Amino acid sequence: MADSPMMAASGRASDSVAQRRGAAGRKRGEAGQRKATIFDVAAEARVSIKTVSRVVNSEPNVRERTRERVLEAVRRLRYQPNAAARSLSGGRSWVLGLVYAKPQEFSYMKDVLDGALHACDERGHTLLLRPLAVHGSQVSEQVERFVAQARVEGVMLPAPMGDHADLLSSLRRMEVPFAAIAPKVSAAGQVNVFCEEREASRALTDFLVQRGHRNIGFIKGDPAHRATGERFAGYREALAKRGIRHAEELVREGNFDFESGKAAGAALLNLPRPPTAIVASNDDMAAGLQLAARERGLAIPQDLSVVGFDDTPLASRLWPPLTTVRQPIREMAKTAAERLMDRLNGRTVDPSPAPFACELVIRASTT
Amino acid sequence: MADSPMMAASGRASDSVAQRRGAAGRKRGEAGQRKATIFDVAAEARVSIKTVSRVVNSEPNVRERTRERVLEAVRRLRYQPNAAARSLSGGRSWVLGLVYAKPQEFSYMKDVLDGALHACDERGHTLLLRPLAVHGSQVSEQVERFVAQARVEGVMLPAPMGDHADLLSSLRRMEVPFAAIAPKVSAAGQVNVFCEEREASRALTDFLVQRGHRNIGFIKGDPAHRATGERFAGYREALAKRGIRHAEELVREGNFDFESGKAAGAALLNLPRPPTAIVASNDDMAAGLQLAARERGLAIPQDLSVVGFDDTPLASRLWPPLTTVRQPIREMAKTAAERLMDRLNGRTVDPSPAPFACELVIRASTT
DNA sequence: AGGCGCGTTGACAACGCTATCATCTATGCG
DNA sequence: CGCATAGATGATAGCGTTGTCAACGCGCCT
Repeated sequence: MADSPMMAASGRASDSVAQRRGAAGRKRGEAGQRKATIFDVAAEARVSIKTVSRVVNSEPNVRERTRERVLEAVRRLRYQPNAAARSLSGGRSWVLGLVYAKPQEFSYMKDVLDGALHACDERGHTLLLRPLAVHGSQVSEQVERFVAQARVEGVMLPAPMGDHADLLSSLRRMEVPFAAIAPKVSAAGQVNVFCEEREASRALTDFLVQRGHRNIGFIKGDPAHRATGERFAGYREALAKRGIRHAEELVREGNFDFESGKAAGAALLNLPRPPTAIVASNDDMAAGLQLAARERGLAIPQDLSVVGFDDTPLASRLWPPLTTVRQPIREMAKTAAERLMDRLNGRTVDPSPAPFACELVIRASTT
Repeated sequence: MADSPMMAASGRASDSVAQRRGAAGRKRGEAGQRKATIFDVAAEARVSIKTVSRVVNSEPNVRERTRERVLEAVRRLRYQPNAAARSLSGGRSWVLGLVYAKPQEFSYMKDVLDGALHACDERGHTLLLRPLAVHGSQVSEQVERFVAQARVEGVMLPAPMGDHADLLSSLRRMEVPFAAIAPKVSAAGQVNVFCEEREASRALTDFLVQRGHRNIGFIKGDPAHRATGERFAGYREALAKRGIRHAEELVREGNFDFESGKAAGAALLNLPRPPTAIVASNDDMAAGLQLAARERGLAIPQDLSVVGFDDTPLASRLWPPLTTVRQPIREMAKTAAERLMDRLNGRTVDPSPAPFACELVIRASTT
């Protein structure tokens, strides 16, 4: 009996396989309980490794009975495909890179990371982070090493990386697709996601006008960010639509950080006819502005209304808590990552989804 | 001439190699400019692939002349070893995992990430992130999948992950070494890094006492964190040393978030004999406390001194800016990662470095 | 009947590297 | 001078997958 030829249809080819390696071929169970490989699963399910591969990768043309047998073996052996082998063989790494500027506003990055990671998880990709010293001269070199070493297939570019010329040209040279979040100019053929910052800014400014303000100051952000231009444009549009004269002296430069907001705020409040409301291009500058106002003994919002952008955790912890605008950063990042993966997988979807809507968050810093 | 036997010492073995693949063996330069492999480098340098491997991995026993020749070829071809192949062959993935709790304080994570990433970069390791829904029941399952799939060799555990029983037992079962940052109980045989939170808390409290405060409140943090116990202990020690009676009613529970700080603060300030100074166990709760004080018309620091912990960005943006304690999180994470990699590389160093010192940051929220 | 096509399955060769072991060379020494 | 010795180098076998192509079985059309 034991020596009889193999008994049924399914017992055909598995033997040579099982011999070569797998449970029998190696010193298994000796000490470390080696991880199961595709050979082990194949032996267990009495099929060839190729069939296991098919099942594991949900490829077509596997009989239902066979598929179940394999899945059962996978479960029993707790088989997890080896990513290295898979990527070496398949020529794909399933790795996305997320490149961000070194000194980075982290409540923004947190959301980007959340969204991107989530998307990657869902689709079996891996996300690798790479902080970059943006002002160094070796940005290209760094990116190229990053991409080459980790075999990065596509790169996520949160603002303001989507406009870094050197970076973009490196990526193009290496033929690595990328997805930019809110770049100033959308790269042709690449994924670009936006949200309606201009509209939000217009709404925010309009809100102020409705509350009776006519003399409204504005603090600009870092010109490297698309947000800076859009937010300012929205402000001007809102004033124009209401027929309010736009006064140059009511607009100050900032760079998105606390100190710059404080300085710009001080300048604005020193004006002979100071504004009764000021739009800061982000929350951090709005916080600086609050400080400048306080130093002048101004009460917020009674003497001065203050608004920011981004709805960072800071906004709700400040006193008074800030009226601001919330962007769906996480969703934008998730969508960007998804489109990027679609591209990578050869799907030819429209790379540019419809812009996302922002949300006005009214709090106590405005009358 | 062309057919003559190879001419010099160095032209010996490279031929069979060059034939098998590399520049000649494949359709190179056709379109996509395939990435250089070890074979290409070997052919270019006229050595075997093994020698290239030796040079690239800084192994001993390579003649200086040869080494230089290889390095030159590497440079010329912009060769980057393929991580997948390397890990498949060598049996090592060079991947560290960083597991963090899903709803996470991000200024902390930012620093941890910074430090860990930096350390990994320096030593050629790769860092993979894994946010975890801590309260879900499938923590083990998630971690196990994470570790198995990415072949994670070691795991970084920022607080409070270092005390998550299920997580730790999973890691132990899989025999994956880990490094915990500020766990409550240090795992035997693993890397554990700490900073002198108790001493810092003592110093902070003592600072208050020196300024004349005798009636000092305390708001505790989330009991899952080591910080909570240490900071409270430091507070009590400082009071005890000064011979100040410890009053139970001056201590309130919090959980590290803004709202809990506000609630605890309100409770404290409603006391018949309210404290003149309050230690909040982190900055976010201190912000909540500030709000509670303000709602009662108390001026800070005149009527109430407020201190926090962590020196988050929030601390310097609040009004008044917060006196707080800065921990060298980045350095702790870097050190933890380094020790972990040392372990992984078989070096037998003491896994527990000396605790790090904290720094008192005096600002305007204290008299 | 013969041939065609399609669904299933398997054998085997990559993929690019590291590890093992053999080979070769120069050197020192009895 | 021969021979052990150690250093330098190479040939080759994996590592665990996926991709290619061939083989097989079976119904269907001429």
